[in-house]
Amino acid sequence: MTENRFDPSTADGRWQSAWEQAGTFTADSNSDKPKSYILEMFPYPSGRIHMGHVRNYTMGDVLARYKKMRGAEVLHPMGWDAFGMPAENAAMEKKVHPGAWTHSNIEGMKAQLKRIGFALDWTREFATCDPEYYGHEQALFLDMYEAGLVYRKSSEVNWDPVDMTVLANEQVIDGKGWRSGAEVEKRKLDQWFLKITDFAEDLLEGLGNLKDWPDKVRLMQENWIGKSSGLEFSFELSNGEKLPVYTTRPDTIFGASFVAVAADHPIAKAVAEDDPLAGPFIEECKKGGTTAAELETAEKLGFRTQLSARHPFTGDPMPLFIANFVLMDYGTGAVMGVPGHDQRDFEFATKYALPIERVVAKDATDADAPMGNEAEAGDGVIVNSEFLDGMSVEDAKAEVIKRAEDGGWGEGTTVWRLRDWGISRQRYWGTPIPIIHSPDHGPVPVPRDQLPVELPEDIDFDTPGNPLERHPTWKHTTCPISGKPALRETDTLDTFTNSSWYFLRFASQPPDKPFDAEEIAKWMPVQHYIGGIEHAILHLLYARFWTRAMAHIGKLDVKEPFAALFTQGMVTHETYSLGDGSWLSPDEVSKDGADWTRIEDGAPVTAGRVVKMSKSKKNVVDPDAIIDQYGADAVRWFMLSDSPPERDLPWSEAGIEGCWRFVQRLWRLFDAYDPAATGEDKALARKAHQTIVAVAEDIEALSFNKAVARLYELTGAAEKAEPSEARNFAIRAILHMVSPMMPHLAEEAHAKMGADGLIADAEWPAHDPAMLVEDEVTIAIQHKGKLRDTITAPKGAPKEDLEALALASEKVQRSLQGAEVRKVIVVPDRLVNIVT
RNA sequence: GCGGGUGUGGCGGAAUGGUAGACGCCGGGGACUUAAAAUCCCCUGAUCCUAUAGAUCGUGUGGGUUCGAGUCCCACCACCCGCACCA
Repeated sequence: MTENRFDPSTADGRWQSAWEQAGTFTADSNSDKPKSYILEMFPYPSGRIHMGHVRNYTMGDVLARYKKMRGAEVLHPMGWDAFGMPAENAAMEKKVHPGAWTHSNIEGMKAQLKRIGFALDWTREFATCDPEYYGHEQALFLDMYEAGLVYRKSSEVNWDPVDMTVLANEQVIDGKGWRSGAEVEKRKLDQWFLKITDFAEDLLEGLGNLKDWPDKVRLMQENWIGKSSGLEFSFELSNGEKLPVYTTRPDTIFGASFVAVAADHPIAKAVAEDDPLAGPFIEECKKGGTTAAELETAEKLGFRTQLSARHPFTGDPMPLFIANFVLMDYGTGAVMGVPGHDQRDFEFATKYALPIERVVAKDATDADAPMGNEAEAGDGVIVNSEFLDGMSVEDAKAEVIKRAEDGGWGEGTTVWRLRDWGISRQRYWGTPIPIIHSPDHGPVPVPRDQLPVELPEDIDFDTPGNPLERHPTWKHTTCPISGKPALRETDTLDTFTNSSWYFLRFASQPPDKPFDAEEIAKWMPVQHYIGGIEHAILHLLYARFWTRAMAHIGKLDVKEPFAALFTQGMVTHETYSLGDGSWLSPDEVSKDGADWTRIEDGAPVTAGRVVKMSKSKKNVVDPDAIIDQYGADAVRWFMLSDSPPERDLPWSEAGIEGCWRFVQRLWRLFDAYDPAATGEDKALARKAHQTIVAVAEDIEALSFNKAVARLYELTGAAEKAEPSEARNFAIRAILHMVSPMMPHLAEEAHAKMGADGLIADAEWPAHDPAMLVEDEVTIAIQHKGKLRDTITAPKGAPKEDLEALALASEKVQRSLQGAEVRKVIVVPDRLVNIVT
């Protein structure tokens, strides 16, 4: 029996070599075939491929192989998002150079990917840390610089006062530096920004054309861009100055009871010069991190200044506060506080005992209804507001804007939540920003013929801070204009810039420029882009912006980079812990009956929640170990089975065992293929034809779990059937349909059946439309809304016949018990519902 | 805090407003075998029951619309993702 088993340990490598030698998956830009660009988000080379990668790339691989079977010229490339903080952390901890660490990780991970048999075009591989790649990126940066899309301004960073270094948000834990434990401060630095806000309207409108993106992602981007219309006007302050504020709720202006400015607002600074108590409050606001989540969950604090603002309609004075929840980056950095109808203002007013007045009510008669324990932000009728009384919220907004514009003290404006993209990072392992700071000419672009500006190799991480800043010679250069000594920019680019155009470089990689627009046009947009939901906003928005920016400056004839987007779920695993709360890895434990124990000493183990695989919880399974045991195809099949691809997939030992059994079941079925078999099997033939259509639909919808279920069903039916021509047809159909999912098994069986060539080059099986139609259907019969019986009827039977058949049913009569039939609802080919 | 999502047997899940639980896993029983592995067959939501039949309940919770709701509407609960320097 041993020779009748599929042995992946020899077969996998053999077919992987065969594909490589034949160049099966090398994409030809000049092919006449219709093009299909399938792309999965490229990985960060963290060290090892994990199951999340395997799932992501298996989905893309099935699509790529399927499209090829459907006659497309497929581009399915792979590369490395190779810049980033982990390499610097490794450098600090293990004393390895970030580049050496990264390249060694790439080598290992590439070998891992190759073992899984992905249909990738490795001839186009690159890493973003290759000077060739980041040199082209520097050229694109300068293009944008020259087009006025880059500028410099002061912006806040997290500053660790002990390590004297800038911290990423993830390095700030509970407001403290992750290494030093020191309380983090906000500090302002001059940084480079890209004008993504110039494209805000276009990025928003473009979402409407992205029909094949998940609704949720479009909605998230829409909210992130955050277009809002409102009123910008100035309060007259008691010291005679004007204070511009922006509000989206001008209709509630009569409910305003205070005015507040951000801690870094010029007025706050001015107040601090006169009021000795204001300074410490502003300093207090600088403590803690810079993230939105931290700012918004922090307790709302304010400082009451001696100034007041004059209400534009009533003339009443309102106190002016400096408040920690007002953001300098949004609107004008100052707000009017309407506690009755804004939750943040409500909490603030409650804390500082400010009036909370109702100016919106359900109904005009509810004008005096008391306010509850929270703000009422909903729709209603305006009350207690003089000339606005009785108006709807919408009409009142328009009326206030009109009066402000007529009176010349304010105007209706559009404000965006989206902020310009800060791209400066005070780090070594990134793309050097190709700018020279000249003493005479300020920032000057590095001349094109001096690109790439390469990172120096001889650096160290022995002291905190940016090694580029500390390097003895690297930053010293000359001004391209005056020739006088000048300093290089020592900040590097945000790694999101690297991933904002890598898909263009995959499609076209001339040596002398970033990409060739004509060649790009052959492949772009990406037909299917697959990756994690965690990239729903930032990466995808930046890539959409970058593509537009390239088109804007005439480098590209593409606007939207990704025609269809798919966001896959995570791979999860049960967790195991000892009594002391320490985590154990899956291979340290075993199950005895219902109980888990540690293999080493039999200590009792608690099996806990199923969560995302992570090193910290030790619930990781290494793809290499699984492939050693079961081969690539069983792992690929597991990745596609059961869970819908957009949801989480729980890894289990039992599950992979089941996949392994199915691999062997298929092998035996293929072995039972008998070219000499004759005879009919109408039912099996029909099922095979139906499955061919359904599986194709499922793959195109990325519903791999459904395709898998249908293949199980057809396999079961073919196994049970007697040899016949129909059975042979079904077996060949199954072989071809599983070939994108289990390519090694399929090639091996294909060859064993004596077929020529590679199944990777084969076509998707054809179906006969006449074989798809059933001639009998099962009809459900309901009474009192419950199923009482089912009957079989010819497809398309008239309603009267179905009604008669239903009423004739013995079970139905028993349920009716002679009750009067008041109504019969008949849905043809579906059901009969009897109402009594 | 704000924005987005998810919730169906022991588990993963299926189901154009029309037979809830397809398909897989786990579990139980049986066949084959000296035995084991492998393989094959049958059963498998809960409760009741006069038990090859039948009844009731059941898709996170509470309401509603409908002849009919997992699916549509309203309110709530739990968990997950993102929040601009993680990638």
